[in-house]
Amino acid sequence: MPIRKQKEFIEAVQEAAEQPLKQDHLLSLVGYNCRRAYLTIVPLFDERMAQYNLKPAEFSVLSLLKANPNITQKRLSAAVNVSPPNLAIMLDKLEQRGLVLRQRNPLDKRSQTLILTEAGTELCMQSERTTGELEAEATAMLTDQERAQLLGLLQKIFVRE
Amino acid sequence: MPIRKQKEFIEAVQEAAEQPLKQDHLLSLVGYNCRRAYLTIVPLFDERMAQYNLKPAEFSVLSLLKANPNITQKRLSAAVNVSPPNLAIMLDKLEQRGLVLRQRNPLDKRSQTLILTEAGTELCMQSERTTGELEAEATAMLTDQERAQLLGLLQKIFVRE
DNA sequence: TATTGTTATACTCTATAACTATA
DNA sequence: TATAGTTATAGAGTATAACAATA
Repeated sequence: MPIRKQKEFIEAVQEAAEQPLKQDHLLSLVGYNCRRAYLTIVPLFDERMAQYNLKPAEFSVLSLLKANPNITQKRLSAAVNVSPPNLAIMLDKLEQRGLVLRQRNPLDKRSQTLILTEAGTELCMQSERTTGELEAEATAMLTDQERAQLLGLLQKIFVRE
Repeated sequence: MPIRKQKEFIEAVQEAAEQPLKQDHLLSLVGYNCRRAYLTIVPLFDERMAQYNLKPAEFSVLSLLKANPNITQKRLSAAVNVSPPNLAIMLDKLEQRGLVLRQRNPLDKRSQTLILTEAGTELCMQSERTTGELEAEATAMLTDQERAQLLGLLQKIFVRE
């Protein structure tokens, strides 16, 4: 590299090191911002939910089954965005842990209906309490009104009519 | 199963099949809503950005390098939430494609500074235009004011002071 | 001794194809 | 023939440990 270019390069590197990070375009994208916000909440989720040995997707399944007893795996699969093969494996584990019960659907023996066991219901109630608390902490910088507004705006994006 | 229980079960399954899905608790969680909104935008991103052969993380890197020429891998790694080992591999690919240039930092030869090549800059400009368009479509149900509000609320969650 | 970046590797998550049993 | 669920497997994404070069 010629000396003149070299000098310019050093100055540019120095300049770059001193500048705060610019990310105007990325910060204008809803998708990027959703991901960033999600990624700040997840570690707290993992930390607080470790006591129940529940991952985010597993918690979603339990919460959905508590609110919708006897739904089929098909509907559950669509609701939690977990493909049937992966859901089957997750349900195997939850069933082995005695949290979930699979029953043949008497109205259509191809499908299976799902309910929480008593232990599953209890664990779900505890973990819903914990998620409520952890969420409140993770979004403590928002007023109740802002938080409600945020939920409403996000749901406009993904709730189907 | 006794006949009486069996009859109750069939009724419960029928009832469940007719009910709309209840997901009150999940919909009250910011983290869950962020993820759901993100997951509705990503497929459109993948579809529109396939022409550039850019994944979300790769696009973030290009956009950040365009706005912050000559920053180090260390800072970039922190900014895009990609661990140094994984960033190294991603940069190998981007460098092989002639989009990015790595240079030893003359001020500290442990680190490397990064800039976009001319081709990288051009691809970044095109893809930023595309992301802008795709985002507008994915969030077309929001008014401009709502969209700005949403970005502001999300950033309150993850922007560090 | 600490830091930047790399290599190798493993683990989790997600996606796909082929199979079964029912309809 | 089509559908619900399963099995097996592969791929993408992410995380960790150990190393080389430099400070």
